[in-house]
Amino acid sequence: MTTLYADVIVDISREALDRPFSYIVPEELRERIAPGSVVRVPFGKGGRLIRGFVIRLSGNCGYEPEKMKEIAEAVTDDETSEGKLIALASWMSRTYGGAEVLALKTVLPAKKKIGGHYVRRVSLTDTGRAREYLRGLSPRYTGRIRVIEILLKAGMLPVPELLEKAQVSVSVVRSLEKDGIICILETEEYRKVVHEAEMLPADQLTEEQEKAVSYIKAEWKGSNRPFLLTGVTGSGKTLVYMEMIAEILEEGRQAIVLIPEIALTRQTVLRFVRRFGESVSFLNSRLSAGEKYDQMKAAKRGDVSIMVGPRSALFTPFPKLGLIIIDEEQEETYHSETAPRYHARDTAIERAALENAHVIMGSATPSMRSSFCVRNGTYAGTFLKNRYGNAVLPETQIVDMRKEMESGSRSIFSGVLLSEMRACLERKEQIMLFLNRRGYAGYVACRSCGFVVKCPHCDVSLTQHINGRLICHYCGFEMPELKECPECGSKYIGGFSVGTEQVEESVRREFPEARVLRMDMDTTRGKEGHSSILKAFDEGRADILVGTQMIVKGHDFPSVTLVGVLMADLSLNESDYRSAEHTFQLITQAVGRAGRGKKKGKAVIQTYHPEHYAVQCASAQDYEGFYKEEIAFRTIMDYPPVGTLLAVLGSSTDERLLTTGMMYIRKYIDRLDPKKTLYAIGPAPQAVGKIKDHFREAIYLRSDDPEKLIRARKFIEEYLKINKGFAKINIQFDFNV
DNA sequence: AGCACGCCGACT
DNA sequence: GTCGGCGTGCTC
Repeated sequence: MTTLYADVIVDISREALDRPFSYIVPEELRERIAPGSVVRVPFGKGGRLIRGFVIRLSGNCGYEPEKMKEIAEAVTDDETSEGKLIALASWMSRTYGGAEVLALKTVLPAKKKIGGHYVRRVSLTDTGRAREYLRGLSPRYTGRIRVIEILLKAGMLPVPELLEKAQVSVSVVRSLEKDGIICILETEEYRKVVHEAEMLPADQLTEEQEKAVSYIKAEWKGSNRPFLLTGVTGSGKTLVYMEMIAEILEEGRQAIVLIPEIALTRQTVLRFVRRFGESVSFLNSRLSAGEKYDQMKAAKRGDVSIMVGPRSALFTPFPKLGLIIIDEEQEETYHSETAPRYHARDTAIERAALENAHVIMGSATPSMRSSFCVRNGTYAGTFLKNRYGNAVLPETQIVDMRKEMESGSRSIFSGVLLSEMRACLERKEQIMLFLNRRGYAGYVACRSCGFVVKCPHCDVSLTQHINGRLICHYCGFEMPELKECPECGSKYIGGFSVGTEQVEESVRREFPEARVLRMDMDTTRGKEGHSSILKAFDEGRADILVGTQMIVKGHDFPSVTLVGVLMADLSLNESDYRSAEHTFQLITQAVGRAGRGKKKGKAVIQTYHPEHYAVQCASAQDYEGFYKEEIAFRTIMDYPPVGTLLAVLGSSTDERLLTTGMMYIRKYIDRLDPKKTLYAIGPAPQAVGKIKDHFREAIYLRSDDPEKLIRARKFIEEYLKINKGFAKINIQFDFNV
């Protein structure tokens, strides 16, 4: 029998040890060791036994065999929360590609680099004994003397600070610890991120919510498929989530609640804290590494049982995970833009399967993928069709902007919207104006020759700001206003299209007495800018809020009764097969912002494509209708979720190298797949062909069999490894998005 | 993290 | 010369 080897990550939090070590798997342990197993291995001189995690098994070793040690034992106690996460990491790298170590770092984030942030403090065990020890100490122990003297004066000090002050290395501290003179305390008081809030009794469920709850419970008794809860905006999905969480907590298990980062506000977390008290914790990008680590550690020790957070909260090491909730499951932030390019939805489903936990996804506008899975029986699902309380869905009106143009109006507001705004202001109610743009301002073009001013480093047009300066929103490049066209010399060069700044300007012109707030990248740059604007609007310190996507996601403003959607169809122009899906979702969400309180709301949708099904269905809040139209299109084109898609994304600062490299990959694919079953397209420039001087190209592969694409990706990865020419090109894979 | 090796100052 | 603290480097 051939020898079996295992790559093991050792459980010591040190940057230098953050890599796999190879061990021999002894004959008698073969049955019990697999990727994800927790083992004990001899490590270092003296072969002291430490904990480790098996990340991979293989038949041949990449290390001198004579230096290799054997795994001592397999651990089968209950401390396997990491073990399961390692297994998850291995699934991620198999499914999404990329280095295994990267997947591991994503899954076990807290282990690394913490040394610096994590505070360990030193103090004297007993000052009297220390003085005595000091007196009896030979004066040659210079380091020890300095340390004790400093500690006598200061009392307690963090280790790094002490080392700095006493000018000694750790070995001095260690020998003093061995002699029992000092002790090192790992400060276990967590930096609490959730402070006490008044706990409130659970809200009464409506009949409809009650039905959803019993439907989910029934599903859990049987096959335990992932569950999709489709509920119109304001139908109270969160209440259903909380009911299911309570159920899980009762069983002594824990729950993770994933929320898009943008919706992760104080109010969201507070809702959970009010119901579940101090067992709730949360993560967000503003927490320091140390704070994040503390939250993870608290979860591991069972001090909290609910973790609310963005994508990364999925990897909370709960001892007995029972439920993962994914709110607004269609959000693109659940898809990681860096390797490993995992999707939190599918990864959550995999983690739940590994840990025997449940998954509930919720959305007002589910992704095509999830709806598709409900229809083919992979997921279970149900609907919430009514708004919570007495709120009714807003009345909507579609305005054809082409007709406005024909009637000679040049305003960015239609006549209908203007009169609605006027009426709303008179009633002293609030208005939201949603501009369907990713960018934030207009581009600048020459009206004579059509020349468009572009960023010299990125393949995007520059946007003009109120002060006239032209700015690139990808890299921050800036240049002064142009007085004439650099191509043809014409003086007729200027800003086209509309940005939030221009909308704000127009509002001020039309309604000088109204108080306007604008929310975009420029006004929210400060740390708290985002939430302070929302807070001001919520407290009624403004009448009108102008903004892009960020104002329609997850914020509840009860006194908004009018929503204006400007350029509703702009996202239809995205060069992406999902443009209709995105447009439908954005308009639906925007419309849903109106009339969340006691008063009825109204939404005005301004568009150049009033007949498009995305606009029509969003206006009617008709998800079913949209799904039918869209799935027909996907089926004809064999796009996801019907077919499977693999994107090979290349980027490099050297354009020619990139082009030839991508051509070689394409040729290799054609050799792999002579019968052309993969429908390769490209290479072609990506939607944004250049960012920060990195050129970007893509090849797309389509197939009805996902396994085929995973195999193809493996072959391409091998090909890239063997050929040195690809060293200067960065290649990443994107699966099914 | 913790063990061993080797440098260099201090003391016999 | 020798002893031993203390810094450094390595761990499959």
